[in-house]
Amino acid sequence: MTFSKTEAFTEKQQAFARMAKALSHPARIAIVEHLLKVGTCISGDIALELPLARATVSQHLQELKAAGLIQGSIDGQKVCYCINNEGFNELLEHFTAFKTLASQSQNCNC
Amino acid sequence: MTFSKTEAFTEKQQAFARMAKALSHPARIAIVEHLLKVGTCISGDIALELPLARATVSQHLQELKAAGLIQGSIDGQKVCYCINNEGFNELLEHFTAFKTLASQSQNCNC
DNA sequence: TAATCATTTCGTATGTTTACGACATAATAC
DNA sequence: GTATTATGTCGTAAACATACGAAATGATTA
Repeated sequence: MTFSKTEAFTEKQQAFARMAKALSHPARIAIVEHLLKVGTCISGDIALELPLARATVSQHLQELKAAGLIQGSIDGQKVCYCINNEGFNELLEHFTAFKTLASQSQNCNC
Repeated sequence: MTFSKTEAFTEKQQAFARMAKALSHPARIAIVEHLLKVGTCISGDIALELPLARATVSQHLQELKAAGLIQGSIDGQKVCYCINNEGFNELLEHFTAFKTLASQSQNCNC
């Protein structure tokens, strides 16, 4: 988070920001979309889908995993990734809260 | 986006990533929440709400504005900020798309 | 006109992200 | 056992993010 005063904000705001950060790169958006579409788990085939080196894709996968959005389990010498429903739903909840606030908010009077 | 191969992804993925990036810091989440709650526009009072220097808050406001999530209009010597509905709705649409994909996706078989 | 106030921009120190090739590790295959 | 394959980790260069005080800008007030 780069020298940020994270501790000064609520735990909820921090959690939301962490998940948003995980989605702040198009490659990671692409990975999540791919996993959502394919449904069944996929390993390093993800790297073939993306115009990035394997090492870079691995890095992105670790970030998504650290944020709790995906999970990986070992299957022989391959690793099988899929959406982590718990974390993914938490993300959607943050947005639902945003949506609710938005629906209640008055119009801008600038 | 830090030396990233953004151009290799779809425009939609890039747009989503840009907005997620704008929300990737708790201070910016706090600002958006505040604007959603207060509804009526607020200027540098935002700085009073946050444990950050005015210059830093201004920086965060510029980022949210650049991402199209908020807008500011000059009111005398103050600046009145509020949610940019067009951009904000675009953000919500990205998430609705995610939600739709998630509801159609098969279970993980890892 | 000068003083004051609200806000932004500038300069900058420090830490983080992104990307890649090269190496390490661990499982299967021969 | 040795080779092959799939992933992950390490080291690192270049770019970006965060924070702040100080200076700049622009509007109101005295």
